[in-house]
Amino acid sequence: MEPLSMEPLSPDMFHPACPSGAMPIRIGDKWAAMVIVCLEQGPRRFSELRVPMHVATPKVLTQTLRALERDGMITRTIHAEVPPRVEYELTSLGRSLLDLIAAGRRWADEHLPSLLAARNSYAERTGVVGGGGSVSTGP
Amino acid sequence: MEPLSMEPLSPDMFHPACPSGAMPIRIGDKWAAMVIVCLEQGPRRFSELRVPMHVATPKVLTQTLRALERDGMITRTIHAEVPPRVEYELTSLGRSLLDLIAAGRRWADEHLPSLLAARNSYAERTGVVGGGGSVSTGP
DNA sequence: CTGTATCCATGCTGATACTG
DNA sequence: CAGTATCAGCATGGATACAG
Repeated sequence: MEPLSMEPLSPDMFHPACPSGAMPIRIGDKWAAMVIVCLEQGPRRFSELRVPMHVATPKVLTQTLRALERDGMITRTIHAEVPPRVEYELTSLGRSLLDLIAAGRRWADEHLPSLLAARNSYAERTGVVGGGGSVSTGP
Repeated sequence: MEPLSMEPLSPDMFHPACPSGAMPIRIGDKWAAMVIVCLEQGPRRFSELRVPMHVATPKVLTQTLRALERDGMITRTIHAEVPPRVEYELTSLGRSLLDLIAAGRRWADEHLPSLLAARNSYAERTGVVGGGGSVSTGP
């Protein structure tokens, strides 16, 4: 099912402003969607995931992984070796979210500029820079 | 574009556990998706929206409406009458989220039971009832 | 009717440091 | 390598009461 060779994850796979508290669409908690996307091509190790998600601390990454595991989205496999190796992999339930994530990305590509324009316009009318409400700028 | 007559919104339009901090999919802030669904058939007044969303305080409802207005999802129209009347209506940008919301609902119908099963199984294995991670029960 | 004001509880998130 | 522990900060969300 996977490509012949699995590419390493790029450090700049995600835009620095992703997630920026911006996108009106959220899958799971703040980092869950990014993890799911990272696992799309096949199983990954903790340290592999840290590369594209270097803006998240290990604690936060662990929390995200545990929540996803608890909800049946990913599996966690410990290989009893030295050095220790742990692999995370999407379940079919986890894969079922990929379509939704793709739909969210498509919405953002198409409509996020309109949203940002509305926000700027509103800020001018009210003179307020406005905190983060429900949506904002995305990658 | 609207039906010939617009039905009043039902007080039990939403399941009491909606949103229960459960659903893995969130549109905007906690209440935004519910407001958007309420406005699907046409403009509604503040007090109309309070009926199905009686679990949210007026402050929270106002916050949600303001955020949606700021982001260009809805318009707010004040009718200078006595008694005062204010109507909220979806913009085309707001309507663009309806498809996404529908997709989220379909996902929940199809996969939420699996998620809850996984969560129960995990709770048994670990003996922990586990707080709200990223997902949970939905309407 | 349509909101505002104030105060408070919670929880997510993060920085920093340490361990099997 | 793969986490865990501890502490702290800020935003969100909510109860209650009041106002234009």
